[in-house]
Amino acid sequence: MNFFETVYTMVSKIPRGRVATYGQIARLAGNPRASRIVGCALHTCPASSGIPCHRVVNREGRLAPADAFGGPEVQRSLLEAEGVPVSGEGCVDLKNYCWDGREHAPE
DNA sequence: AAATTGACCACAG
DNA sequence: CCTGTGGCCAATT
Repeated sequence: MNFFETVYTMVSKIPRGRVATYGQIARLAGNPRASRIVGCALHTCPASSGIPCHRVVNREGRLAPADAFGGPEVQRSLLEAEGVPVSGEGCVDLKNYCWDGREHAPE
């Protein structure tokens, strides 16, 4: 299993109405330092794989730059549609909506 | 085919 | 406390 596939699996396992950080995904994937790979994986964004990139935010709980998705507004709409309130700056309440990562119980 | 960059994070000074 | 470097894997040029 390549890191990429693991990242996709983790992101796909994020419960609805919750968000996860790159670092968290990387950590669960087995490489706490490979957070960049998570970003790279989502950048390629193989939507065909059903990857909810909008549920993945950076360490600050902030959404990706405008270069991704085609507009952070889209991401904000998706998050709000999932039940995650987003600030006007595109910030998510990580203290309340950060995915615990224990629901799928990794090894 | 090789080198550099990249939606980032964590540790050290 | 804040700044700087290291590091991971894949994609892009």
